[in-house]
Amino acid sequence: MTESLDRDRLAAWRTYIEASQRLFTRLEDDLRATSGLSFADYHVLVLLSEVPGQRLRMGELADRLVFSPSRLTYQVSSMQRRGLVARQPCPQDGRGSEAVLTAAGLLALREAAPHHLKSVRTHLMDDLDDAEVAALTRIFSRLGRRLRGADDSDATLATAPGDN
Amino acid sequence: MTESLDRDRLAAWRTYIEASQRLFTRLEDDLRATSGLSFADYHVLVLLSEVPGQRLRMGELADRLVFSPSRLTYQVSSMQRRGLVARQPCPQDGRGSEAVLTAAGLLALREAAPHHLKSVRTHLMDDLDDAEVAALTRIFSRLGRRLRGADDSDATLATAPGDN
DNA sequence: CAACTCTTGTTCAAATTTTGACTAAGTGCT
DNA sequence: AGCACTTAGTCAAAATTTGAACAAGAGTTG
Repeated sequence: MTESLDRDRLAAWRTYIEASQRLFTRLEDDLRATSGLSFADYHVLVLLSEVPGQRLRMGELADRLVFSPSRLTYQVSSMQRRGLVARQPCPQDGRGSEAVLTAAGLLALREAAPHHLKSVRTHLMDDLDDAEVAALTRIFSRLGRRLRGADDSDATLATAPGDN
Repeated sequence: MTESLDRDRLAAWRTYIEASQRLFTRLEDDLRATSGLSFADYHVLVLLSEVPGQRLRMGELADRLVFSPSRLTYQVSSMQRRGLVARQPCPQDGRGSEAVLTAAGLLALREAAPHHLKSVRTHLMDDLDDAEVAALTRIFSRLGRRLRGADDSDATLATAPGDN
């Protein structure tokens, strides 16, 4: 009995990962072709654009992107070279620095977004009915919550989870 | 009205991609740590293990992995160095070659699979109820079908789709 | 304050991975 | 035989990623 459940779940997993992988490469290709941005570039721009002051500490950015420090440094430096972000020393903490969205970065995002979102709709969202959208949201918001927690929890297992 | 739909769909999309990205990096880290295999390695092993003769043409493998030819060559060469696969000339077609699963490759897969699958269960599947598993399967099998089709269609738009 | 320790982010060189142009060889027509 | 297409591999260049080592500041303790 658990057997057949496992079979279904395994099949679900394979289906999900295979299609997702295909989807992501497709979307990244589209994004690169229409805007010259990588997924990571785009993601950084989105994150910065949504936050007050359009700026984030490097560490914060690294956490959200799940990037190692030096990888993040590389990513931001690359975007800085292309004028998409700037780097500023952090006022509160002399060690830190912040990545700040530039006007050019915002423009790049505004230009890229319509194409990218269209691509997302075409390849994925337009095919889903409302119930499926709801299921997707439910499944992955739970998953995201768990994984975000799990990252800290290695160091914070004691710090009572708390239900946000 | 379409507005609110779009909002939900956009949110669903962001939730999905963010959690998926986290999940994939987490699973790949687990996989690397327990077996020394990358996702791509593992995927190749799985694909080969499931096919009669445990062998696939390079092109076929490239299609399934969505890898460029030279990337696939690199991937297979690397696995060959590590003894996970062998390369054999294709009998039917003198140009081609086949990647063949070796005993060591099969062993590596058998050793890696339990850990990996456990990791998949722990991080994802155990949290889903049956309805969610069903939804996941439905959504992503449709998506996979569409994307597999779309890849060909670039070159085959004229060649009447035909319902296989 | 001085001494320590922890954090933050960068640097640098090495390793890994990916790309793309080019080639060799074979296939399948005509 | 001649020709166009396919299949993979090669090779060098570029891009990316890692990890160890480091500089500089924060924060704590006595």
